[in-house]
Amino acid sequence: MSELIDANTSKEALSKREQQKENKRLALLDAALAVFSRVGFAAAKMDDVAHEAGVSKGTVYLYFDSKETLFKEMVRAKMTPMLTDVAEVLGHPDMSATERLKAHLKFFYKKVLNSDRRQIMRLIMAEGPNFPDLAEFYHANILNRGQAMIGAIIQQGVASGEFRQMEGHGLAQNIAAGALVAGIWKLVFDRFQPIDLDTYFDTHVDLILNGLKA
Amino acid sequence: MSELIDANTSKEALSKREQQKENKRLALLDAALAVFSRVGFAAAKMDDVAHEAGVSKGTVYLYFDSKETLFKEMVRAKMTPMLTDVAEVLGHPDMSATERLKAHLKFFYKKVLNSDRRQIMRLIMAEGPNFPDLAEFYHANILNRGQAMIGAIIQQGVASGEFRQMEGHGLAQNIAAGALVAGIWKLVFDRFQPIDLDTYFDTHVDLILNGLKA
Amino acid sequence: MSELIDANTSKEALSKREQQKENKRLALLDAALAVFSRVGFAAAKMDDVAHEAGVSKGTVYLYFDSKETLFKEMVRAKMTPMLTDVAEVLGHPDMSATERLKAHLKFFYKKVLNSDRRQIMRLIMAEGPNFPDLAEFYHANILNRGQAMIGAIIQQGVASGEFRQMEGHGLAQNIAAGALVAGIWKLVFDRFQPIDLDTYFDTHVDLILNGLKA
Amino acid sequence: MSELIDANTSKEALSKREQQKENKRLALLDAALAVFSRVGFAAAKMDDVAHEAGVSKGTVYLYFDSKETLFKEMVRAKMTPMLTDVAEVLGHPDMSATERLKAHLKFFYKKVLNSDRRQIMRLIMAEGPNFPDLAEFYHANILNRGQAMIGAIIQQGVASGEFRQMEGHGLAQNIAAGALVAGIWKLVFDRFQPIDLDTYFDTHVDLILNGLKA
DNA sequence: AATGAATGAGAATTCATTCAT
DNA sequence: GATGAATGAATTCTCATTCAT
Repeated sequence: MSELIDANTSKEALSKREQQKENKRLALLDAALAVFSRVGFAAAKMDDVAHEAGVSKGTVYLYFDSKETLFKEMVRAKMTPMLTDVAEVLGHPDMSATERLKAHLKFFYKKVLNSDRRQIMRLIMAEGPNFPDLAEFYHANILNRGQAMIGAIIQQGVASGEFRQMEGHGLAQNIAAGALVAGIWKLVFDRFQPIDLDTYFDTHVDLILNGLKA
Repeated sequence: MSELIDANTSKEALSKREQQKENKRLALLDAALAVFSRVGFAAAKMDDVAHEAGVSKGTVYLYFDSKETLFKEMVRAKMTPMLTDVAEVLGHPDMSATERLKAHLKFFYKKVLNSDRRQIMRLIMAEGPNFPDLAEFYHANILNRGQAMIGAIIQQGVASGEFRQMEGHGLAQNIAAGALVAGIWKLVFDRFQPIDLDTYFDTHVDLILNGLKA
Repeated sequence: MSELIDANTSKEALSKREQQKENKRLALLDAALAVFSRVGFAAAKMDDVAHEAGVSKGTVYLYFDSKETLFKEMVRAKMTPMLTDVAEVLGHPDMSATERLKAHLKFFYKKVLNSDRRQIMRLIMAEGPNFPDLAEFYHANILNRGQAMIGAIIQQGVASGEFRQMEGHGLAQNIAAGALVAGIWKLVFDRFQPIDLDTYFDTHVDLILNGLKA
Repeated sequence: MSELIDANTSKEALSKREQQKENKRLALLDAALAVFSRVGFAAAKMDDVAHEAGVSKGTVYLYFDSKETLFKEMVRAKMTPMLTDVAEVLGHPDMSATERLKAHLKFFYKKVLNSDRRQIMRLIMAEGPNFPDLAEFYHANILNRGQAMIGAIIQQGVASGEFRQMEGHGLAQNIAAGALVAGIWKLVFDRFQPIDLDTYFDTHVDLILNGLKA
């Protein structure tokens, strides 16, 4: 009985202990993102994650079973907000296909490319072959949905006469490709040749929309 | 053709022993590409490289000072053919800009995406932050030249009236982006959703050329 | 019976709180016996002892200073009843030496071999070299007394003409050896070749008494 | 061809390298016996084994996959000579059963109790529950054979009228028990109460043979 | 030149012990 | 008193690198 009450109570307000635990867990995930992004999975040291999170080595293992678990949970945790973001964009059926596509891409540039999340993107590409289930998860939840969304917009555009009919194998990937490349560029080559995401975005949209135009 | 000539020349120029050394060096570089591609730099074992090349662990150190040296030299060595490839394409001033762009991209798909070299591309993205000089080298020698080439074609196209004038920040990247994404996709997501490079290429070219069209 | 009396007495003597403490202490000792028996001293985890006793890790340290202390106190605590048992048997001077020896061995089979206490015996053998003071305690209090007892019975038997005079170096050990081996066998080899303690005991007594017979 | 020659040659005389490797392997097994005997499996440090063998930490892993492997291989290796010893004793069908039994026990005292091998015996008892396959191996190869041997001698003795007929459940164990106890005693309690194996042996044999006598 | 045995620094992981709540 | 989160020393195991053969 009291357990139920406790449970209810805790849903509204976790005990201080639980709060702190959850906060520390989040801090560890942040630290993990930072460290793994910096050096990749294999070269990352659990000790560094611990220091980055301000705890001791052993503490990391109170929250995550192993380095691999930490990595996977971090990636998943950091991906999840993307999913809700994606859902958020899905609305706006009153816009034209052109506007919707532009809005989508804008959203991606803002939410993903301009934040820590682009690191996740790069990690997936870098470590994907070593962590197939993460790659699969990313594909199923992010890429697939992205493709579906773009596909739907194209269909709307074709129906409304905004876009021409295109065969389509790899169309969604080609539409989004510029954004991906921007993200990678920022992380790898920006120091040698910086790009400005805003004007880069304009070019991207201009090129693609023109390419799709009927 | 030129390869044969080079080979013959070197056979005469190099003593048998020197030839064997050079062959073993090349075998080690191939082995290194295979192993580093498979698991990344940090997780790769020198022992695996040795085995893959059919020599013993100690032998690797007769040819390369350290794991890092091996990695860097391998990446540079495997990049170099791209440079000569690139140079080869530069000719053909008799083609239209449209044809040239198509030819360029085709060439990239064939030579890079459809070969081991796409691994190099991925390695640069994965390990770039840990090996800034490699990233810089790649940028200076591959990306920069690619951008220049594309830029030149665009100019030609604009001059000839084939292409419209576009502002251009990130234009080259956006034009090439589809190819990059194809390469990464093949390496990371192909098992979940295979893409056919030939039709993907058609979509890519179709979209881009239409996007550029005046 | 005497246990109940003791218990009642102590219930009056000790406050409720003190009782609870004492009960928890006993529960911890039981848990410690179980865990240490299962995996030995070094491999045992304080956490497992805590769980086995139904308390948290920290609580164990409220009762015992360290893992080593817990181990030693547990062994001593679990040995003590053997001492009182031994004392109990010492009586019965009206029996023949033959009967007394048989009774003694019977008692040992019942009280030690057929209970958790055989684990103590094995722990002493396994950990003795690492805990010399425990080994010494065991030797002084159990083995020495056992030898004395057996020696006394032999003397009685020789005096009464039941037993022959034997030189005696290691006689007591040889008389008791079968029982020790039975205990170890039960713990280590029983799953490969089970022994039945009752008939084993008969063989043991038969062989020894015949061996001693005048 | 040369391989065959090499193989033949090496059977007679291993290459120096191979010799040294084999020697080091044996040294490591000796070191392992020493260390594991001293502190048991769980408390033993690979580092100590390495030092005891005069090599570095990493070297141990060139010869044995893990601590567990080292332990098991050591126990098996150290057991094997017992097997051949046992086989050696089996002969002598011209002796009386009494003489044979005495010879057997003598042999066991000399070969096992009076050497490092008694440590193996204790390790099996101490670690058996944690390493069931070792316990099984010991049971199948040492204990079982010992029982069979003793059983055969008893039969011979009964047939010849030297021994009485005994029911026999646990007879072999009871006959050998004194020797086992002697071994354990030497390792655990000798410092508190030393025993002299020679006179202890006499008592053992005297008691048992008298116990078996018709 | 080639080998592969040996080294030892380094990293993941465990767990006895402490201590704030 | 009790809890269980946190610590960090200690240990197993790995692997780049060296070096005797």
